[in-house]
Amino acid sequence: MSPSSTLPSSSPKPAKRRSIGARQNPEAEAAILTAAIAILTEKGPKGLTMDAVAREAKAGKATIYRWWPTRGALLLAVYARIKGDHTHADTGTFEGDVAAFFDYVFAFWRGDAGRVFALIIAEAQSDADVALALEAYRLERVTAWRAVVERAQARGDVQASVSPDALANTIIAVAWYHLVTGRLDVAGADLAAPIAAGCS
Amino acid sequence: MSPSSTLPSSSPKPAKRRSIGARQNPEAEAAILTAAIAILTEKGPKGLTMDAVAREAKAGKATIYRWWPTRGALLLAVYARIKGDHTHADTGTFEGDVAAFFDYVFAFWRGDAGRVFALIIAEAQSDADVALALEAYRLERVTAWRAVVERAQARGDVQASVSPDALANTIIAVAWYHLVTGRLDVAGADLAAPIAAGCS
Amino acid sequence: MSPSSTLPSSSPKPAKRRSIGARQNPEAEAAILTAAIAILTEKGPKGLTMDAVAREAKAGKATIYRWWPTRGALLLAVYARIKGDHTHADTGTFEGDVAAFFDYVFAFWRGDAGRVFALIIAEAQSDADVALALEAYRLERVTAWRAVVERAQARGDVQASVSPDALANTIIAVAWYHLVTGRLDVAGADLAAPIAAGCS
Amino acid sequence: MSPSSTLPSSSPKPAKRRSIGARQNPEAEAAILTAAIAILTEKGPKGLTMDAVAREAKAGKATIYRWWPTRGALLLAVYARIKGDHTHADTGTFEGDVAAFFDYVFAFWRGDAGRVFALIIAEAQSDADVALALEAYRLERVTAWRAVVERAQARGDVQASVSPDALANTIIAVAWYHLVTGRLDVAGADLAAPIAAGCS
DNA sequence: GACTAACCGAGACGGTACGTCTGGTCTTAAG
DNA sequence: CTTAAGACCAGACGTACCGTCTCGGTTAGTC
Repeated sequence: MSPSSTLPSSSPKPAKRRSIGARQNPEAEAAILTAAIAILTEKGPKGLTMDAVAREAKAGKATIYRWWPTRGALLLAVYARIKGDHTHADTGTFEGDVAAFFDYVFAFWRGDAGRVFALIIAEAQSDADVALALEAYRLERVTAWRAVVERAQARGDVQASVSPDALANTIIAVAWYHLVTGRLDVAGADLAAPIAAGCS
Repeated sequence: MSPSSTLPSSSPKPAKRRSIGARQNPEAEAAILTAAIAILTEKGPKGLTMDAVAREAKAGKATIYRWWPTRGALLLAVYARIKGDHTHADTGTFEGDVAAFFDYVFAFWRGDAGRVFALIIAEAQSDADVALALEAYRLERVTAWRAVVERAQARGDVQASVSPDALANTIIAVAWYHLVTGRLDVAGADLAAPIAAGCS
Repeated sequence: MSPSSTLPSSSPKPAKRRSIGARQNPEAEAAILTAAIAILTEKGPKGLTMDAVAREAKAGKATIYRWWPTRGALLLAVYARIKGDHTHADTGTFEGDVAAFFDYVFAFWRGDAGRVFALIIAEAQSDADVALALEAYRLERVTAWRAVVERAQARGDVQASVSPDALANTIIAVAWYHLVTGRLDVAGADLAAPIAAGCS
Repeated sequence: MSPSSTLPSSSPKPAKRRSIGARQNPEAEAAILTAAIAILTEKGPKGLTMDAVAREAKAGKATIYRWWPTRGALLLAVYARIKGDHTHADTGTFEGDVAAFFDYVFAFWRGDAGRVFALIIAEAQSDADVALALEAYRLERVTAWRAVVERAQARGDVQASVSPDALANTIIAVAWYHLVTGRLDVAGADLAAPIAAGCS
């Protein structure tokens, strides 16, 4: 998935959307998630209310609450929809891998995705369910990075004494930090250098 | 200020608090900030509403809005009240300094302060004013850390090629990351090691 | 039909009720009307919603709407089910006939039937269809009473100058009035006296 | 108060209505009651929702619920506002008094007042508070009629053996009956005749 | 000493989002 | 064609919070 792509663009037919029987209507789900992104882009985080999403999506509020009982759950669904499956590229050097990651993820976050993910982090501070989901996602990313670190250690690029988990967390920490402080226009190489520098 | 201290304990006299003339009543300010912390502790972030603070503090809502026009401003005031002036200790080694910092700040954050600061970060994602204040605070912390890094570089503890700013930001990033993911029960030494390891 | 009987008691078999082909399933109708009465008894008028009836009767909402398109229609069906065919007894005197009627109808209404009929009157104030049905029922009752009045006039029990319709309506009015004001524990004789007193 | 008058007509200035301090704003009350009548006239009973009243009155829903916690309470307030203080005229004969009453009350009810009072009776069937208020109002009317009956008995117009209360209730019953069945275009004399006929 | 100005607690105001419930319509899968 | 099931849109429900406002009262500083 390209980092720049976010929305598959809304469907051009405003034909009334009805139930399709006693099961979830995928069109309704799509309309709701699409509406959530659209509102986030146009009105900002404060405008992203359940009422506004229902209005924009021409959906009943009950339909939203049926599938995503909280604002946090909706945010998670939106992020799951727009995020792609990132596989860490192998640039040959650990520093290169880290730099490439920062470049990729910052480019991705510069679109709607960053606003969504930042809101998820924010929501996690007051919603235990979102915190749980965020923690699961974080562990998944740590695991992915651990593999990269171990590959670099096997290659001799990173000292064996360094804890792969700690290093992975440091990288993710720097990425999140730039997201929540709104500084995504940084060159990945500049951030990768101090992290990788002494590990060699 | 000790990291563990958070509340000056609520005053035992519910005696009616009136105006003291055409200037701010310090008692009112104290009551409001104290009430905000109390609510945060008892009801959590979701319960921290302006109405609740006014009720708890026995203050008029207008009084709150007069001095802190937004929820974010109130949070910032609360944090300013409970945070102490931390000066980075000189442990002799850079890694030691970093470890000591993590231990200090995590201990501090384990009380109410961590909840407050995490909420400030969260609020900054949707409130530009809070984002601005947070950015100012961040730059202040970066400046403080830059001095420590440069001291370490002068001492030969950190390679001269490393950007002091980048290293300072990395340290802060790791601290915030542990705050927002609710993992403040980590030994500072474990986090300091991979950061400082290769910088030497 | 005995005035005291109201519910045929709910069926003891929760065995799944399915379609019986291309025609109305009488079991479904019975289950729905029975459920409506049960809800009315347990939850009161406010709890008598189409959703609740469907749940209680284990019926699809569409099934209810197919046969009774409005809440009023359902109420009318329920009342039609529980009301018996009352024939005005001939006690020998007009006053006796009126007293017997009050005693009978108040006893009948003291069960669920009264609540149902009172709700029909209430619903008629905002539902034209129910108002129409109620008017038809009222005219039927007036007709029945007119015969009694004329019988009394023939007998010389009631003066010929009295309008049979007006007198019939007065009797019905008093009955409804006691129903909607929740005063069904009155002796019919006490009400009959002033009505019949001067008509002789 | 003339039977035909219902609304003092809405004020011509749509100037924003604000709080007037920590006490009820009479303008807000007036706007809400006026709006309720307007909606009842235009949209009918089904359209009379709390949301619609708030919209029409440009009032917050909380303001409505603060003073009238239920739909029934609002209806009672509306009726209290439009009903006048009727004093039973002394026409010289009891039958004349009764006929005059019917003519007066039916004329009064032919406006908005009838719809409101019919709704109050309807609401009383499912709202105990309204039922209580209606009962209090009914007793007040019975008391007023009792005086008229006793006056007629003193005059020899009505037999002393007739229970004043029972007779009063009969008259009120006939009035309510015509209201809830939508038959207010009847000559009072026609109704008064059979009631008064035999009492003499 | 009178007057102004700004403060204080209190709480009503218009507005709006919350999460739930109900009303009616529709489709499915089974019979 | 009917049935149970239940998703769908729409929107009312009653509650809570927002930020503004007015009130009646207090006190400090100015005239």
